[in-house]
Amino acid sequence: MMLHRTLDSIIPKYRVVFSEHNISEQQWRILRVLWEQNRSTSSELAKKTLLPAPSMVGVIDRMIAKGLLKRQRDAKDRRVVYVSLTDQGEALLQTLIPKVDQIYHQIIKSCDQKSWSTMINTLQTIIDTSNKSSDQKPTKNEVYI
Amino acid sequence: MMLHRTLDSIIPKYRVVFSEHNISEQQWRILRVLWEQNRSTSSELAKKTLLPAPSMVGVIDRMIAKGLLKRQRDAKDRRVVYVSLTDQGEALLQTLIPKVDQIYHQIIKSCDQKSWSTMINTLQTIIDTSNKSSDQKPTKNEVYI
DNA sequence: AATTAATATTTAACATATTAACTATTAATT
DNA sequence: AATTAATAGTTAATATGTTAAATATTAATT
Repeated sequence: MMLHRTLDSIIPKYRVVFSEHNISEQQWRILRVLWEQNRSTSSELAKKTLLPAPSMVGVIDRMIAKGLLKRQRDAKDRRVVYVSLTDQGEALLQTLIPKVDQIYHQIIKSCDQKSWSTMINTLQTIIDTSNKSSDQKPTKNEVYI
Repeated sequence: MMLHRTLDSIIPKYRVVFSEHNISEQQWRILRVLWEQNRSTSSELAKKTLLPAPSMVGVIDRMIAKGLLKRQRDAKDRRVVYVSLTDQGEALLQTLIPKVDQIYHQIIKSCDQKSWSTMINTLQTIIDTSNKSSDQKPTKNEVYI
């Protein structure tokens, strides 16, 4: 519950920025992944953003409708659909990055460095332990808000 | 994102227990609050569970339909509606408490005590700092999963 | 007393989460 | 080659989240 409470206290900070640009937290996470790799697939985005694959469909649909993303089916393996940024999506991303970064640093500086890194390590320990004990969980990758 | 990842790794453990008894995480949080105070109002439950008040309506509706809760309008202030456990809800709660407790202790013991308490303190610092800087946030109370 | 403001809850509209099932395509088996 | 299994993506049904607005009731003002 502490984790929920912490998210509950910091997410609104981000949401202010997002809502100024009419996107959701989920949409931001997709932009964030596409910042680092130019294109991705639906299932990979689901893993890296921690969002469920079925939700991915609608979220991407709405981002395409807004002109932020585009879909392209792979020529070789016709099951695969690539998702990538449009110019407009790229522009929005570049606008958002410094604002999001600023909030992140604002949060970091409220704690001392040693406590912060201890917290990160402990969280990682919990993640590793949990994902080890119950095998059915896919190893989902890291992405920051 | 670390917070999301941590929740993503531990919540499934709880969800297994909840789904065995056909309730959701949200429904558990309401049971948990009513363990300690016998009755509550919709808005108080929203605060203590960190769930949005509009969601409360549907969640409570479904729990009433399952016979876990009951609603009673206050005689003096007819705007207020009290929510409390039925006998069946009380029985379910008592069944769940030890199981949930066990998962909690299982997580705790994966970390050493000092790291754990540092983490809790750091999270609390972030919460306090965030809620101080932006005044429009209601002070939501604590409840564990 | 009538009007306005505040409070507690609910409704509405849309976005997302959860779980299961389905389609299309490709890989593996027999 | 035909069948089966696996993979990628999507659809469907229901539950919940988010935001704004509506309703009912009570408190405060004029």
